[in-house]
Amino acid sequence: MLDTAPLSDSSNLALGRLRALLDEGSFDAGQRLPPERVLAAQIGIGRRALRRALEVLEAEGRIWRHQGKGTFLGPRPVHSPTGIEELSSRTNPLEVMDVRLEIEPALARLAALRASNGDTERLLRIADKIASSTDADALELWDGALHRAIAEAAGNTLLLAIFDMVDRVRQDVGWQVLRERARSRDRQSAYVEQHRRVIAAIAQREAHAAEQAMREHLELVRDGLLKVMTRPPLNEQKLSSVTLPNSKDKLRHGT
Amino acid sequence: MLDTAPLSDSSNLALGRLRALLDEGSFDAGQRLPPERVLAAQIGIGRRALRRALEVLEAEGRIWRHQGKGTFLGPRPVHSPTGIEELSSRTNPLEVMDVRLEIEPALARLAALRASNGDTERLLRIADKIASSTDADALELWDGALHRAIAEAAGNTLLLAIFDMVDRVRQDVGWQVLRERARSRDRQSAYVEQHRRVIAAIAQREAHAAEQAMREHLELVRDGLLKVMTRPPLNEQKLSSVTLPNSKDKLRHGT
DNA sequence: TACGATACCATTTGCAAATTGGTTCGCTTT
DNA sequence: AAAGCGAACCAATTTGCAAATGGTATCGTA
Repeated sequence: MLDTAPLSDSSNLALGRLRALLDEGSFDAGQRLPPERVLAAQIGIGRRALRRALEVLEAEGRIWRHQGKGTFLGPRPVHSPTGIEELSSRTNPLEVMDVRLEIEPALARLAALRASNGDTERLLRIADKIASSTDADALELWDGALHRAIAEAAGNTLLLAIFDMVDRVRQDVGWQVLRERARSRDRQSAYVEQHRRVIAAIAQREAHAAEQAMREHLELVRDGLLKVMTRPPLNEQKLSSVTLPNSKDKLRHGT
Repeated sequence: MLDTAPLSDSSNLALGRLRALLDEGSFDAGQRLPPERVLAAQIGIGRRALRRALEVLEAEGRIWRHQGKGTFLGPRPVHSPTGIEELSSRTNPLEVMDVRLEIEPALARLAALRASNGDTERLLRIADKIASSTDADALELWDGALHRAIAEAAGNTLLLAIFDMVDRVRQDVGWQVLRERARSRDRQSAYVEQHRRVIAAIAQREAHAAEQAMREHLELVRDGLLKVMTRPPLNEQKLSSVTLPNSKDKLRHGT
């Protein structure tokens, strides 16, 4: 028990009354208590004293409060993250790459098994676009399009939704710098070749080969990401006047 | 071109005027057109004739309409499903099982690699609960708790979020019947034994064994589901309509 | 029969009001 | 002087309602 500043008299009174109310089960579990103003009047104390008592109960985990909603009994319900923003604030690039390494090889395998001819044609068209792209931005776009086209070709609605969710997290603010740095020029050729292999395997219905090719590709991407993360500074020094667009203004998207 | 019922005179007039408006670029792309009532007055025709013309344009993909929103130019924007309800209306139990077969073995493997001692203790405790459960409902609850505890033990926030998403879809209305039937009594013992194997492998840090055990478990669950789905009546004559599963056409859930 | 006009239904949007916890200020009481 | 009470105000949330808009049905008219 950590005795912090002791409560004043009337607050203690309120605390006792509240504990009595809670213990006697006057209110159902998970139920919302009356508004503070009402409750204070019922007990016969001021709102401030009541609030101090509620703070204690909240710290004890017996109640939880939220502005605009009310005061509720029981532990605060676990917040199942449904928003992308919140999710991406709780994860990190390495976790994302781990997930991609679990999901996307499976997607490639399924695509090899179930892709329609139209799907494969679309993949080949995107591959052409990638090969003929010079701009870094354009390449990034077509790369994303390729991965998603494979996910679509896999023909599983739920898996596609999962892929989109991971992709939104991946594209969320904060990691653009990393992604761009990870795309070092010398790796680009390797990426293109790996893409080619994945698409070829899918087109030829070689499920295992497609899965393996995608896994190798993502492992290379992950390694590139790791190298960048472990050496964040990347000082200019010798590369001062190199074309490097300095990652533009993509930083600071939000406030 | 499929000539359906030819439009009447004034509808054809409206169609011509509308095409002219769209072609001349009076409205920006993606812009909302004036309300039907206004547009009809501007052109000088009735609303019914206008609507017939709009139907044609919508079928051509040049516009799209939505009740309460308006009429918009261009192709209907792709709807990225974000709600569980919508997602579960677009998928089916087989897809969900396929996804679980991709995700959960990976979770078991990661759990074997990264579970804390507290995690394994928790798994064992849940296993006890399962073994000592007789009620079908209680068993269902503890089964879900076990799978989620494994997902938590894997220690990847994003993967856990994905697991929760799949789980919400799985628990969504409409499939309870299937799930309950799939839990035939004779399979229960097999399930318990498989759970035990998964937990043991995780506790002993045998990653590959944990992955394999989880895969075998889910495959058995999937097989049970398949058997139930291909024989929905359950009470009628033995196998009157044994039209082999033909697993491709997935039972239609949406309209 | 085709067309227009009107009315009504269903869905979406927008906004204002009410509710509620969070905070500050002034006054009274001890 | 410190504590408590009441009031007022702020911020977040919910609720209710009206307006806008596409969807549909009905009726009158040429």
